[in-house]
Amino acid sequence: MPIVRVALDVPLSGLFDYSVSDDPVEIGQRVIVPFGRRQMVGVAMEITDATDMAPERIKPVTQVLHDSAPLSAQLLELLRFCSDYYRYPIGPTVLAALPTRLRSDKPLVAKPPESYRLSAAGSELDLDSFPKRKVVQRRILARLADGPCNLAQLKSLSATVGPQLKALLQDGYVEHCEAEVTVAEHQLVGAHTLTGEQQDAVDAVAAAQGYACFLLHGITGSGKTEVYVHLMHHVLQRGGQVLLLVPEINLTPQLEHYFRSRFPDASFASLHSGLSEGERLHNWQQAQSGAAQIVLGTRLAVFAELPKLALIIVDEEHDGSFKQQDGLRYSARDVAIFRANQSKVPVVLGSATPSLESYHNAQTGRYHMLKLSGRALASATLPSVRCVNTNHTVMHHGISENLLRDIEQRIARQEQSLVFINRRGYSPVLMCTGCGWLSSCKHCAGKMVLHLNDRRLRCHHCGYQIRVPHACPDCGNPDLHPVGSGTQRVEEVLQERFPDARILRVDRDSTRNKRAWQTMRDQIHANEVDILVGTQMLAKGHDFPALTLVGVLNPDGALYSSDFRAAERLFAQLAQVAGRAGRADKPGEVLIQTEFPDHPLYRALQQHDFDGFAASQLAERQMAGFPPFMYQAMLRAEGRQESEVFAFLGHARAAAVELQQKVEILGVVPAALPRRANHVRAQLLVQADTRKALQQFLRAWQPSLDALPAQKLRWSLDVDPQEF
DNA sequence: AGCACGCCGACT
DNA sequence: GTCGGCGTGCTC
Repeated sequence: MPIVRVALDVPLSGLFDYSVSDDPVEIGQRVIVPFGRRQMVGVAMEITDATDMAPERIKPVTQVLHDSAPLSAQLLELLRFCSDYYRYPIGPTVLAALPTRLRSDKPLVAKPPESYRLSAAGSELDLDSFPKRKVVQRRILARLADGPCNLAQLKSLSATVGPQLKALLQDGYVEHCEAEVTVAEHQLVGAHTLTGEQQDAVDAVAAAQGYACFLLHGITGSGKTEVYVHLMHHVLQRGGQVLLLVPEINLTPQLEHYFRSRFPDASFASLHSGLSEGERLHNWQQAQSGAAQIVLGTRLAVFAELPKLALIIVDEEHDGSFKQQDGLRYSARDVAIFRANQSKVPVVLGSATPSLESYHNAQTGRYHMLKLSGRALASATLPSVRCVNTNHTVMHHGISENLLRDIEQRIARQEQSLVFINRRGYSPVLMCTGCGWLSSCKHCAGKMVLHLNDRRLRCHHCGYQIRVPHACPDCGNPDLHPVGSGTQRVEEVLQERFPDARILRVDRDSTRNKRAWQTMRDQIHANEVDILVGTQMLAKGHDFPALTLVGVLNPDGALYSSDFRAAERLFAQLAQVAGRAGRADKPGEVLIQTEFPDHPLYRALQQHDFDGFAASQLAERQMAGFPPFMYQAMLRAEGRQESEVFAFLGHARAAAVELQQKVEILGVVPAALPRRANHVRAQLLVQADTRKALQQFLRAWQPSLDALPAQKLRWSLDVDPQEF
């Protein structure tokens, strides 16, 4: 009797064995099986005739589902790899990769036909004799007279196209037809001559035989997108599919629109969290059938089925949103690279400020470095970056007089200014106002973080702690201050100073509904705004032609953050906001308010010298033993009782030490946010100098972790963590 | 995760 | 006397 091993969405490791009766099961098919007292949907992962289970405990499969094509063996292998690498149970891993509709046991509603065409009656119909008042129906008929269309194309004719189409179907003028998978010639619209560097990049990727990883390092305005477009064109001409991954920014529809305009004949499928369940399923199936030639999506799209995959592009590869922060804690960028390798296709990582991991890999030859150092538009110039020393200038509630004067100038010239607030919550580090002493940890490269509740300084990296000193240990000055706190009231201060200026605040709250953000963008483009005040989200995405000044308020906190990646992120972020300023005819200016204008990070930024910055950061990382020279895994725990959380991590640590493997164990230490919503959080870091050593250790460690008593607390293992 | 069983407190 | 609290244990 054959046994099918099924992945189920339960937080238990391993697969579950069921017997199959007369209905044959194929690997990758969805099945309904009894589990405990309920029926669940699972995915058939293996078919064997051996089982470790007592035969009387094995129940039969209730039903094999045939309403969607099975998952390919290749995708299942990818999911298996992720489950193993990220130490997350296989069942939830597999089920999470499916659109929600495929996770429920309800039969799929018959999906709407792909395309519509005129019926015989419709073709013979004389439009002049058709009722004039049925405007939308007339438009549909006119459109279909030129050839078959899918629903998405028809929807552009009118918002009420749905019911009108239904009426035409009922009257027999229109009928369904199979979607045409056109692999015919593809038109690339608006292609202009590439620069030498762009052409070299396109040629290098196009020439790749099988797997190769390319880092496309191009400054803002160097034309990375044009390289993508040409590569996509190359793939489409050969009938392949392209997977384009983008960070989770509310930009996805705009990007899709842009690429659609460049490839009007190609079929697209987008996959991101903004889709309805129906759309999600439809687009997923379009990718699975190979009908979608370009699949554009956020990190979850890395698990889309792509039978004709020929190229993967990861845009803004340094962006933190490629890393999932719960459940299967995967990095979509890293999974994309594994997948490219598995599928034997090239992968392109694009960024103006690459992650140091990717940059290092490109320098050591694991990846191929492709540089775009010139601006594609000859007339465009890089913005000039200046620093204002906040200790040597008059400050008005966090805004320097220099910045206010510059804003005043822009208002007079009817240009726009952006005041950028770095609101990210960095943990406060203690600093001496006299000599600049910082609360560094004497055992490692990190800075010790101020804990006000028990007046102690703690290193979040190794756990070393001391009482808060009453005076500076270096110079004796008693005036010690925390650095890195946020700035409020910016909008009010600006309004007081410029009562007639039109100020717009753009942040998570003010753009909660998506219409609001669109309205704001329209206002900005119509030059109905003088000063923009905003956070992170303004750094990304759109160009504002009238914007010529960017003021950065309080970036210093990141320099002395306890997170060793903070400087890397700050550089990327500031380079990105700087890119918002200035256009061809109006050069942009960036003013950074800082206490440390001579800091190498700001120096590098002023000189637009990413390579220099990266070199110094990498040297520091190597000295301190941080990634990319080390591979890390973080065990986090959270619970009501502090003692329980620390006891759990203490036991986990003891179990780790007992394994006697080639890993370093750091902590137990409080998390960056030591308490949240009445829960205490702490963590334990493990690092090894090879990926393999870390993986080997984790595989041995996991069973001890699962066996530890962990009532009333939640814990998770994060492989290659991004945040501390 | 669900969903059972199971053993102790406050209510019709 | 029951209803229901959530601790413990199991699911192929």
